[in-house]
Amino acid sequence: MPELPEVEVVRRGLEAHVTGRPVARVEVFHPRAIRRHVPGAVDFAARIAGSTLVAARRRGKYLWIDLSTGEAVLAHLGMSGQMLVQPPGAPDEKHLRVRVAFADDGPELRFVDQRTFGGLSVEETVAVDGTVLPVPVAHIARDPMDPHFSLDAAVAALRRKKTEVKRALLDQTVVSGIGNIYADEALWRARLHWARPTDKLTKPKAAEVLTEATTVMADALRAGGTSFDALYVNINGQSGYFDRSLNAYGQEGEPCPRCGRPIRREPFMNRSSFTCPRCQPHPAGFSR
DNA sequence: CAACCGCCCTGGGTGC
DNA sequence: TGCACCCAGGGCGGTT
Repeated sequence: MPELPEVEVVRRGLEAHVTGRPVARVEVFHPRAIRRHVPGAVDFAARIAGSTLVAARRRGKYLWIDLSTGEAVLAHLGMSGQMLVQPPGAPDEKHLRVRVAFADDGPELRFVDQRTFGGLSVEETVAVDGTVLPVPVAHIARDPMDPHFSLDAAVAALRRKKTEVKRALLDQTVVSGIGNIYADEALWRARLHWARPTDKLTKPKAAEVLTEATTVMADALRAGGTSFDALYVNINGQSGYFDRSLNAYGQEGEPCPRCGRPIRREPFMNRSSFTCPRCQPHPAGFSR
């Protein structure tokens, strides 16, 4: 389940292994993988072939590669997307969706995605607030790893919302990069229940939960950032952090690391939220 | 306009 | 053993 830290690991791998290289050929094996590229597979391939990959960039969970043409290959990994760097001739993966072969005959870039929630597209770019972004990313807020990220701006955006705090944390126009896992971890660290109304959070409390989200993602990046080698750019949906250090997410019935009460699981937007019943009590009037 | 809901998709896991 | 069902997840389009 790639969230910001996992996507950043992939970005670093792409930066190291495919930037600066001239593309010879692009093959699309599944139309759904490029469904966001409206002109279709032939156009998708033609826009990339012959160009050189210039840089690998990221905002939140979006990842893109700048092309020498001025356009960008935009990628979202969804929940099962992988970017692999494989030698030409290596057996095709079962869920191989797109292959990018290079004119230098070096390793190929492969987009592999079992569940096809992810996908690729070629996009024009636009400058927003001094940063050049693919058009579909233009409306996404800066993420906490962004050098220009403003905590004050994120606090204000969060408190402007009239909704539950977890919904706001997952809203990529408030702050980007936070998914279900890191939202639950940040809320646990800040001792906030997910249903607390954003417009009643004090500024310090809003800043605390956002700061905790930043910290937990930085910890995860440190733990996961060492897990790829030269031929395996992807993190396989897992990081060392994911296995080891979660305090709340997925820990139903396990003792809260702070107080020992069993972590509870509650339905949230057709999925789950994990909280400590003592550290993260229900807000007044909560019923569900 | 902002909030919110349902849907997209697949395979691993579970219960009968 | 096999089958039906549940569940995971982010983003987007449609509705309220």
